[in-house]
Formats: sequence, structure tokens, C-alpha cells
Amino acid sequence: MSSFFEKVYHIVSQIPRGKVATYGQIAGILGNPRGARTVGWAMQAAPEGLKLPCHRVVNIKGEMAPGFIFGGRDRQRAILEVEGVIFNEEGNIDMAKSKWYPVNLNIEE
DNA sequence: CATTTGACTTTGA
DNA sequence: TTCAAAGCCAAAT
Repeated sequence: MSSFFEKVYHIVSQIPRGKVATYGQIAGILGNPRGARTVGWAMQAAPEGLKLPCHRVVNIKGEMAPGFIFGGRDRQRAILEVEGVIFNEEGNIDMAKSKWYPVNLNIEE
């Protein structure tokens, strides 16, 4: 526990269906507003065994790594769309409606 | 122990 | 307002 990764995994796993969180926001919850990169780092090392909804974790632009995801941003968009996430005309996530607001997070330190 | 990298963010022009 | 470059944190090598 205590590790940045652990917290990231925990928070990501707490993301409700139909909502998405940004790296910067998660990083801010962890106490590092500038550690957005580290969040992505955790995702990179995120074991599939945790079933982390990494597709619900996107950057501030509403996009994510096209080459590191299941098969492309189009694929992810379909998944998020099914999850209930709202998309805009630009093909990006509507952060104004689908952004996740963390409330009760049990982060073990 | 020091250096590089990385699924980002913010600031500058 | 849009495009481009620098910066910061933590883990991996």
C-alpha cells in the first residue's frame, strides 16, 4: 500500500460506470497535482488481474493513448459509450458531464 | 546511487 | 484562440 501505484489502482477501481477521471485529477487526489505522468505510469504497469477500468481514465482532453489501448481510441470510445459516458462531436469525452467527482475514497496509506 | 523514460499538464508565443 | 515547448513526480534501468 502506500505506493503511488496502489493509490492509483484503488482510485481507478473506484471509478463508477458511466464516468471518467483524468490523470491530473487522480494525481491531485494522490497529493501530486503535477504527477499526472506517474498516474499513466501506474496504468502502464497495471496488471490485468485487477480489472482496472483504464479505459475510464483519460487525459484532460478526453483522449488517451491510441496505441496502448485495447485496439484504438475508436474501440475505447465504443466501450465508454456503452458504459454510459457522453461523447461530443469531436469524438472526445464530454468532461462537463462524464467527469467523475471522487467523494469517499478509502486510500490506505 | 544516478540517469532516463513516461497512457500528462501547464505555460509561452 | 491554436500550436509548440518546457516542466515535474515517481518508477524503472
